[in-house]
Amino acid sequence: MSDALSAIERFSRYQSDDAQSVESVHCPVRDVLDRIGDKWSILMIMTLATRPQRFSELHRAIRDISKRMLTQTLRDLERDGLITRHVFPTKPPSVEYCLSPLGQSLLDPMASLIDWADRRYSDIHAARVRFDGAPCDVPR
Amino acid sequence: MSDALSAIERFSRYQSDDAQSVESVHCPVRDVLDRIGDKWSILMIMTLATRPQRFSELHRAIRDISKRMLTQTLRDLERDGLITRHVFPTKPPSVEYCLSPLGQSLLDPMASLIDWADRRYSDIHAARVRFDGAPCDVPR
DNA sequence: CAGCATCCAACTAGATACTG
DNA sequence: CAGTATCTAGTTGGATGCTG
Repeated sequence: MSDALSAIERFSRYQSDDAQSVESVHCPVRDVLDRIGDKWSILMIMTLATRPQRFSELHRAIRDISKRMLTQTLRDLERDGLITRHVFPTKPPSVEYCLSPLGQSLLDPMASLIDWADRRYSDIHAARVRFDGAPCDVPR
Repeated sequence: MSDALSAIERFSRYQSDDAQSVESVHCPVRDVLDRIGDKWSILMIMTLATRPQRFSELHRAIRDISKRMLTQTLRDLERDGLITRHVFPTKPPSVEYCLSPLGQSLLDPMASLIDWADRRYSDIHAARVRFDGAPCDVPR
């Protein structure tokens, strides 16, 4: 893995040039964040990381997702090549979703983020309490 | 850094138990994603990673953010302890924003994600073209 | 079983105007 | 300079009902 600063520079490239009017020049990072930043994608990838699963298995695993969002999230992830969809021509139909190699390659970077979240959450929570408790030490 | 699978297990914990009605039990990962998944936070952190900067410097660096969102993003990041805010009592006022140690500790995990995005973007783009081009090879 | 279609409430964020 | 306030368009996602 390359270091943080060079990654920052690559990220900043897409912001520094005049990509204001040209919407076609799209920042990859923005793109990835839009995908994994939504409500269910990461949880879906994480759930599929353990093993391939069928539609209703996923629905049981992520109990508070609606069928609408389950379908849509799966479709978006499939479109981006992160998961594959295989239909078994049984009756009633059965569809299995599976993490693709591309999707698996996302597991490591995501794990490092999850790891950070887990370890630093108490710090964040403490900061919030501090901030909410003393909102006006310095005039704003 | 711990491996991906154990991170997945920790993440899944928060989903598997009956946290449906109890909204107070909050998943740290969800929390972090809500912060860095929004439109400007990562870009803000990345911009501040190079050096501390003032309000209008940030506005110039991120040219297509509105003042409203600039203020709000900075406030949210400050609340979570990721950045610090220092007011210089000059006239007119001058305010400097700076990445905190906690915020700096986020740079590495974020860099690994950015790195992934940068390297795999061509794969994702190709997958999209394939998906959009051949939407109905298999009946859906 | 594995979806799709429709409607709608809530939230996000841009535009604009004003302030100490 | 560094914000705040208000209004509004656009987006997200939940609820519900229907289908091969």
